[in-house]
Amino acid sequence: MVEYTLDRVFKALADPTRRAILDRLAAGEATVGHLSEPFPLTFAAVSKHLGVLERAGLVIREARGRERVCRIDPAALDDARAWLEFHERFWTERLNALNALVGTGSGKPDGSR
Amino acid sequence: MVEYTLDRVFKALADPTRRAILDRLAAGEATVGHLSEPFPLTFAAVSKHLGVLERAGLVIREARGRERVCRIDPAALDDARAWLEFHERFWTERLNALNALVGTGSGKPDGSR
DNA sequence: AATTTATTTAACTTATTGGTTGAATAACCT
DNA sequence: AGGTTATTCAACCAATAAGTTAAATAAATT
Repeated sequence: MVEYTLDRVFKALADPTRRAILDRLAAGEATVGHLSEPFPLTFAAVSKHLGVLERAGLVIREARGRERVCRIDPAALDDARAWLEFHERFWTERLNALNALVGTGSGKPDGSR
Repeated sequence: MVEYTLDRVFKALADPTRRAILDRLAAGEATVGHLSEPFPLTFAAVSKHLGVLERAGLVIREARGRERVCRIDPAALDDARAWLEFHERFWTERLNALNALVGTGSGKPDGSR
């Protein structure tokens, strides 16, 4: 369940345009038109990027009159951060333990080399 | 500089096979062959995934005899975590502030609607 | 030296992505 | 009703990604 949610969130964050859109949305909600202004892209391209962000659960697009107002939904972001934070801590811990054992501690105590 | 590093790290993390490989490597270093065992994939496919992880700076592959031993490099992971943590905190803060203002705070005080 | 074992590289296929343009939809303004 | 404005949808294109198989490289074993 969280499985492919992570796929979508990380994939959404892997594009600099989408990260820039998220940064912009951090300053407050904005319409699609407003959001596409700073980019050398068509309206449609930005709309697609927003679709990706929306499907990843990072952004909510709400119809208001003839425009769509977008805003950040930080819940999905939290999934990704939680994954990274847990793994980073875990891995760093493991690596420290391994380094403390001269650096070859593959767990197999065969003593060779 | 950090710019496309983030692209590569997030893209690398967007694939469940690659996340599984990283999880496996957290238990200690392993050869490519050893790593590909649990996956219904060819050797070559896993080797490619390791290439992606390596170019993202997440994994180091070191030749040892005729095999390649892989291990995690948590430095790049830290870049991603730092990005997410900063943004999450920032966004959540912003959202809380906005919510406190009834929810329409676009920053433009034109008073319409 | 010949063979096996571990891994990568190359060539190829199929699917997905990021972009375009142009038509479609729907709301607002005369 | 007719025209403009905001946005999406559909069709298309080029580039990338994820997988395959088969050949290439290089170390270990016999």
